[in-house]
Amino acid sequence: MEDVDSQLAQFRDFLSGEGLKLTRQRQAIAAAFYSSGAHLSLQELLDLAREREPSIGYATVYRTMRLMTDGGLATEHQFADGHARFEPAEEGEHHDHLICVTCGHILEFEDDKIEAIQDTIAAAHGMKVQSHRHEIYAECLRPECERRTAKPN
Amino acid sequence: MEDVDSQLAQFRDFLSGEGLKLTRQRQAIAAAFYSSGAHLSLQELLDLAREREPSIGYATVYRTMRLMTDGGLATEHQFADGHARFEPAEEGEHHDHLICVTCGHILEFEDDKIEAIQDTIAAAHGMKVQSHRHEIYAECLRPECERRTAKPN
DNA sequence: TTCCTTGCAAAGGATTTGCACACCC
DNA sequence: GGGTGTGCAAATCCTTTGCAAGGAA
Repeated sequence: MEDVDSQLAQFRDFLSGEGLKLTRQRQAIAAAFYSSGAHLSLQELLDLAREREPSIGYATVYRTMRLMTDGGLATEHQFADGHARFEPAEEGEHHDHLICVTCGHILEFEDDKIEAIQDTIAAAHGMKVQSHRHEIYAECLRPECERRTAKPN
Repeated sequence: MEDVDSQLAQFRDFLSGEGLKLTRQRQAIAAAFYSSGAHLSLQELLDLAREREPSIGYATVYRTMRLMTDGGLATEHQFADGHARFEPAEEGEHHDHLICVTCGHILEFEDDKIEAIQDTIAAAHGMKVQSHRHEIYAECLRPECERRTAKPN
């Protein structure tokens, strides 16, 4: 886990390495993306980025996140809520997600045994694992969770 | 695994039990659904159903599959291709999916060890598993697969 | 006859893209 | 200055719904 500043520096290096420009919009979006530890949707990123650059449009967030995803700086996930969510990609790191069905909070987990079993299952069918998606939807039993339940809708 | 006729009979029983009508359209859709062993999308179900009842509309397939899903006769999945796919639901049965990235063919798998580990992971976070989604995307190494690759697009 | 069903077409909701203008480098 | 980047609006893509006409029971 790196600090936000070095992540932003990485983003700038990525842009200049690709001959792309560092605009106010891209800075605002990247700052929002790296500052929040959460798995944000495009709309949430837009809302956060607008706190710094009010005129930013949805399409710019969309294109910036695509840029980062293609460039390997971000990873995109489609959870059960049906829209894309992004998280910073970390070199050589892999994890899956544990999602609270009550408050929507997303935790990460990693389990070597599961990974190994997946390889075995695929091999049994003459296949080689390329990627996978594994999400556990669970109910949080702790009281803190219930409090977070208070949603607008 | 039951034969198609008894599955269709189950569907008819379900309809009459709910006070719903058995229309030509519903018969055609259910027949298409149960006859194909695959995980079909709404469009694919529509195409198949139209072979029997050419005038069927997309909305009817949508509503029929919703009916079956709500009634517990079908299960809906959202795989990486982004649209809903359906499979017959079997009593008390659970499985996950192994998907070939080359031809898109979907196999089913089930692993008690993985299920158990999931419970452990959730418990470690004070959570109780409610459901999960686990898809393995793999490359088929057998030549038969490549042949199936010849897609229209 | 009664109400459930259907097909069409339009509404949603999220994601993508075209285009003229704005702005980094 | 030149070519990239942006914002808006419109186009997609799939899903969902409203409504008048059709059809099972």
